Amino acid sequence: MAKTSRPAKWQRDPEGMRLRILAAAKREFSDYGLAGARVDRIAAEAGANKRMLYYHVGNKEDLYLTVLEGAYEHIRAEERELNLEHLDPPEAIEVLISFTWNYFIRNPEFLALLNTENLERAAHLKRSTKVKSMHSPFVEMIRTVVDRGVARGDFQVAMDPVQLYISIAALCFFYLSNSATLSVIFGRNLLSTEAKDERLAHVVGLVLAALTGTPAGAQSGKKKTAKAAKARALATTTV
Amino acid sequence: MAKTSRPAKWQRDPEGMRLRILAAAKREFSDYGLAGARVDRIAAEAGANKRMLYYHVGNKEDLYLTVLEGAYEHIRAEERELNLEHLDPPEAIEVLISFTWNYFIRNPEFLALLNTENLERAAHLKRSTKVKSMHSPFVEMIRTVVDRGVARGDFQVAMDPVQLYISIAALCFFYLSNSATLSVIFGRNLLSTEAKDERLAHVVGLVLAALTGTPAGAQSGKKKTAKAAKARALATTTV
DNA sequence: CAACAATTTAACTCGTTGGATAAATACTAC
DNA sequence: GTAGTATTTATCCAACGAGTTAAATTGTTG
Repeated sequence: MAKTSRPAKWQRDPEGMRLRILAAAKREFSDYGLAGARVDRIAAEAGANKRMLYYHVGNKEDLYLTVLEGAYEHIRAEERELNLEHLDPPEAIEVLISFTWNYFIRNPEFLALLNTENLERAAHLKRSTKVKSMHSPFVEMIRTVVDRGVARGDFQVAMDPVQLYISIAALCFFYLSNSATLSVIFGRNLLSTEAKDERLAHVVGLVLAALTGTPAGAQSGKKKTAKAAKARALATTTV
Repeated sequence: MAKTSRPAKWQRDPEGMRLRILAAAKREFSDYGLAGARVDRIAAEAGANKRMLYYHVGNKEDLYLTVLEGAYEHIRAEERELNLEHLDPPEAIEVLISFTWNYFIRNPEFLALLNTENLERAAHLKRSTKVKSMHSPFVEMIRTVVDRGVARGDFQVAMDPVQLYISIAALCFFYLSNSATLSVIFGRNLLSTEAKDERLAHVVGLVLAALTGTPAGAQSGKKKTAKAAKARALATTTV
């Protein structure tokens, strides 16, 4: 992508090739899992000879770990750009939820990769020095937001930031990651625009209710804040 | 298991064989996913000749679907035994959450199977007439519990039962299903007894807070109800 | 342009894997 | 017992799939 605009006389493009391979691998691994992924298919989709995978990245497992690390890097980078500090605590939580929700919608491969890695009992992640040093900045960010909310009287309880983070991720992740089976079970399309909007509103209501003590749904009528609207717009335009 | 006590002269045991095959297949599919599962390994672990799989169940996909259907049947059967109607609404919700949580802990293969089937975009589930007719009794149960809670003044809002059901499942499922990667990311063991207890308390607090308008955590100090204690006991003894 | 290094291709290896064939064995009914 | 059926075993195989070998091509450097 980046190097496509090089002088035409270049017949070779190592970096571009590598990127194409990784992009194809990401699709393949998220579509079929680690065991189901086919090296030949990755090569074909990258428009590369199979030997190139081994030359530029390594074997199948190296390929997989590189993709996984890239996926974590990507979400962490976006997380870092969220500045929740200067927002009202309830608004910060709403922005955080909207971001998480929309990130998962924009990056469905991320969900699949995480599931695959958990099937592997995080064996590869454990070996990755790169990922282990990438602590989520969210936890400390959330802690300060919660503390500030409690100090200001917005929130009634100083919820454990890790639990809160996991809960927010859970409420978004599970719905999207399991939408296929859930849609069959409930006999309705959970991925329609209306269903997704409804879900986001539900999640925001649920979490804010627990924090503020205001019953869930009381927030849903409130008009959208500027920040939340921005996050929503980002989500739809970037797809 | 059931037929082991047959007369020793029996050299054959079709039903027992079939059950052993399905049990082995369940382990295999939940450990390795559909693509990663090995038919030979299933046969070996079932103590069966490979040909028996095809004779008694069918090919790999048939095997997988049968296991998946069995898993759904199993949870639905346990769900049906929960009678939440005669409990106080808040207590009913707590029992429901405890059951869900403990079921997932007792049946980790179920989580893996669901993830695998979602990677497959529910392709097999869609073709299963059996599963599609097995609606979770929870949705209607939750609806009546919520309505009763609202009528009695326990709950502040009439939350959509499907959203509530998905949220409860999500808060339990995600934590357990992704505990491997989350443990690496957060650098702590999320499956220790203390961590699990803490998580369950958090989930109960979160959901009840949203329903009642009482801030999360207010319930956590309350002594355990008899029903909830029973559900908890069931969970630990059955493991 | 010659020597050298980086990159890419084609063809091949070889263990694995889902599934099939056919024969043997165990049980049932008569 | 014997004929017939259900269950089980032993063996095979063609396709596949990850990874390798070796040669070719393209670029760089002096």
